[in-house]
Amino acid sequence: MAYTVGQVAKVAGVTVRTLHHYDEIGLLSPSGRTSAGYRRYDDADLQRLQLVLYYRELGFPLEEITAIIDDPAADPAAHLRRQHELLTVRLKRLQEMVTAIEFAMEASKMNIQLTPEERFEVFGDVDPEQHEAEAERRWGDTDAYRESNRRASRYGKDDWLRIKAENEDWGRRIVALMASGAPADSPEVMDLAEEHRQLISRWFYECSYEMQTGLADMYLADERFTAYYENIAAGLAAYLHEAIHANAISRA
Amino acid sequence: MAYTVGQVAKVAGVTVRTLHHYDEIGLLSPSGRTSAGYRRYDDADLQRLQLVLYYRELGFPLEEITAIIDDPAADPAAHLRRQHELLTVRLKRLQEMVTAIEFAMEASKMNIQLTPEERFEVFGDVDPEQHEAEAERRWGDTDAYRESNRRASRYGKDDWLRIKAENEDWGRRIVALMASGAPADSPEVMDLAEEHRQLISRWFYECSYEMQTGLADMYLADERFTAYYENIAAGLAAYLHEAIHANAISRA
DNA sequence: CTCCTGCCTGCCGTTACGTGAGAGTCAACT
DNA sequence: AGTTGACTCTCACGTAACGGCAGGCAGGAG
Repeated sequence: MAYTVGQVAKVAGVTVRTLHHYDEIGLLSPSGRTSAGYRRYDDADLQRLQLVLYYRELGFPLEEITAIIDDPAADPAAHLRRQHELLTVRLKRLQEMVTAIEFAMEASKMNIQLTPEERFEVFGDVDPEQHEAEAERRWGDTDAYRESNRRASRYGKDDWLRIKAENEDWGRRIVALMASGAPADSPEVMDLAEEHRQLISRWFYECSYEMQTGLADMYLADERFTAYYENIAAGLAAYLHEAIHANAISRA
Repeated sequence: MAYTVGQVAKVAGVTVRTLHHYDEIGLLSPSGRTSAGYRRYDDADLQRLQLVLYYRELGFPLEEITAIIDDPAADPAAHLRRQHELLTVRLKRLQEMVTAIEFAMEASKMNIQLTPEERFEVFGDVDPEQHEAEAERRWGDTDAYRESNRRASRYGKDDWLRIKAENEDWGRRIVALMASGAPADSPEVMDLAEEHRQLISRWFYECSYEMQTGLADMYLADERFTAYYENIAAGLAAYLHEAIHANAISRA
């Protein structure tokens, strides 16, 4: 069977230009042309294209793909291993960034000031030599920084009042429950943990159970977040932490 | 305080060329120049650069960063939320790819033939209309495909003999244990599960406990892998599955 | 005065294509 | 047969975010 560029493009989910490009660089030249100069692809070409797209999706540069496919002595398994490593690294990096961004969102929600160090935390590869005490102070909290942070919360006034009200209402109820001696894994407290999650989801960002337990851990691990809750009521940070975990487990 | 390009580049971990570029496109122009035309950056410039690098690391294009930073009405929280979504999507995609590549590695290790559909599995966004039954058959297993698959395992002959020997030895021992009635979570069997993991790590790819339990699940979920083990001994797939999980838990 | 290092501006190169421009081709419909 | 509309061809420049080099000043040390 023979196919035109357009047909190949459609079935493979790429553009015609992409096929032209692959022809130009010799990565995938059609096996023939019509008398009018139209490219004709056959099944073997499609096979090769499939391979090309496979490696491309895995993040190999086209030049390398050419080498991999054309060199019969090349070791595909070794490439897979290498690519696996690369992917794993990228995955880890992305995970860190997601965590960092969640941290930033939560902090801005609570109006907690991030240190410049933390704002740089998202960069995994901070050269320690470049970040000596002297250099760090340069990134300190100037007016410009504080202002940009103040802007970080930009709901309408009414929104903020509602958020505050809902939040305080929630706070009163959980403090009351804690004072009454209700265990953190009792249904009522777990309901409030669930409400905590939904409050975040509604006003700030979609918060899964996994993310919420991450936040709960952070409430204990980071003293500034601990202080925020301890300030409301002594022991609340740990209490909420336990309730969130219990709730997440029971809903799983 | 004023800094030269070189100093800024050093402390911020970027190249001088990058700063030139940011100046060119108006993303970050130094607040002044010396009489000789040298760029002079002050603390406010550094603040801005920090912000730029922050957003850059989060994957924003430079043009968008310019807009975000320069527009005082822009909502940083909204940007963070949006970026969080983007990151989450990319993360999920990467995770799928890692899984797919592990699947491919495991398959090539066992000399199991992947269907062309599975090889395309790594592409998350297959348009169903593009992949009708007719189109799918086009990607069928031709000679070229099978040959490329045969090449997928390229150890030296001696290596393969050793791998095979080790593998068969391991197989004999676990079959013997199973036949003796040893429970899958007994120490000896778990030791063999551990050996299974180290065998993979030594010959194929670094295999964590998490990955190994993933493989174990696959041994039950995918009938071709199940068949591979059931072929060795009836019940071995489930037995190994349990042993791997037990071992992973006990080592955690 | 010379040397070395740092800085300047231009400008071409890179990756994997996107996006036309201008012209020829194919199949169908009138 | 003519025309239309969809498809194809080959240039060839544009994109993002810089890398890297050339050729030429600037500034401080010896």
